[in-house]
Amino acid sequence: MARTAGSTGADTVERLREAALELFAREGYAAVSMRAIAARTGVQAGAIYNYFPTKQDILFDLLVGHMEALATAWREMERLSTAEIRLADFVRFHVRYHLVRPREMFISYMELRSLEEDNFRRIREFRRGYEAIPRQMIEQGMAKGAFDVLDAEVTTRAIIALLNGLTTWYREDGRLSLGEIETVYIGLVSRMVGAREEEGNV
Amino acid sequence: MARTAGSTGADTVERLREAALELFAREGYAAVSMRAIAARTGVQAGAIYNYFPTKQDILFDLLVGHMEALATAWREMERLSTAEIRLADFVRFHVRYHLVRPREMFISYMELRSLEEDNFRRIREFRRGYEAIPRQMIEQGMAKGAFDVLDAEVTTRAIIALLNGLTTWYREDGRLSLGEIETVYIGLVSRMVGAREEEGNV
DNA sequence: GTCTATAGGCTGATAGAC
DNA sequence: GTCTATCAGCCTATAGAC
Repeated sequence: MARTAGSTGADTVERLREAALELFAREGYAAVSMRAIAARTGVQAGAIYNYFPTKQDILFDLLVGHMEALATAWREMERLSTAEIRLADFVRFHVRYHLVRPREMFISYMELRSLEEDNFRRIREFRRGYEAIPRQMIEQGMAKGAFDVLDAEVTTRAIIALLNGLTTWYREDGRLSLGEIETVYIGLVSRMVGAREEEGNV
Repeated sequence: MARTAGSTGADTVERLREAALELFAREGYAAVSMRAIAARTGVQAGAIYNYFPTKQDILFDLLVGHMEALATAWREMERLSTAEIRLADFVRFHVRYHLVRPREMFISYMELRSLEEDNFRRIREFRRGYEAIPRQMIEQGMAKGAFDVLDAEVTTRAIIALLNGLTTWYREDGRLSLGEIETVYIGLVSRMVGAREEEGNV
């Protein structure tokens, strides 16, 4: 389903994805018409249907693509890492990965409700898998006595909300660099989990 | 503009607000039709225009109403308080106020982009005023040496994101009571600002 | 104040020429 | 693979009867 490219105009599908991503992020899925996506791509509306059977499939394709790329990047990070991977590494990874993909980040938590039931369930499973990473880190840190947390579930959700909140205010030309934002966020998360030594143990 | 009720069927406008609030929160503004709002209210679509000149005005009315009620509730809290009001009080107020109004909370941060420019600016001003409350508390806490914060702006935004994230997971029939969630959140925020004494100084 | 009816326009999706 | 043309339906908003 979707991702079935044509033969000669093979980059049209990529330009359609880019146009849809931009418009969905800016206007919201329901407010964007197939004609608008086509116009931004430089084709007629009918041409879209060579690549995507429905408008819903475009959204689903974008969200699946984002979640798969995110999971792949995390596994690659794990593979390349020599030391043990800690919560601070997850925070750094998450911030770094999403700050250069603000539109993907935005639609993948704003447009979940625009998904039809089956599609929604599949994306939700992806998300659960990803969010299990910090959750397990927190639970293991608690078990080891390295973290001091009042409620693991709420703390995990609070951290995820804090990280995702980046989308609502981050601007590329803002006061702080990506690295500075990472540092502040790692410090905040470190405190939230009550890490025994503020920098070293997270 | 809006809020101009009729004469005899005076509660129709309130039922329209309730229907629109429910539908906007569940489906998103752009995905909801005037017919759907009317059907949920038990009137015909044309009848809506006795109360709201456009669909946009319904959304704006809901958002203004929410922000005004929020500001009033905060002032009332200040008025009734005998001791000095601290950051913990803000967190408790915010959580308590919003957890019983999840739909208002949800649309007032999800549907900002559905507002036309002038309306958007007015709501944004409301929000800025409200978010200035924790921001000033943090800055004053830093100045007094009661808080230890790496970056006041980012920390403020992170706290607001964390608080607003409640909408995405809170369920009335969840594991934790409202009071327990308040306690966990106050503890988290307390740690984020590096309060000198974990409970006492926030 | 609410109804029915409708104007005028946009929607997602399809058919068939090239 | 893209186009033009079009279907059938839904949209916001308005007009006029009651």
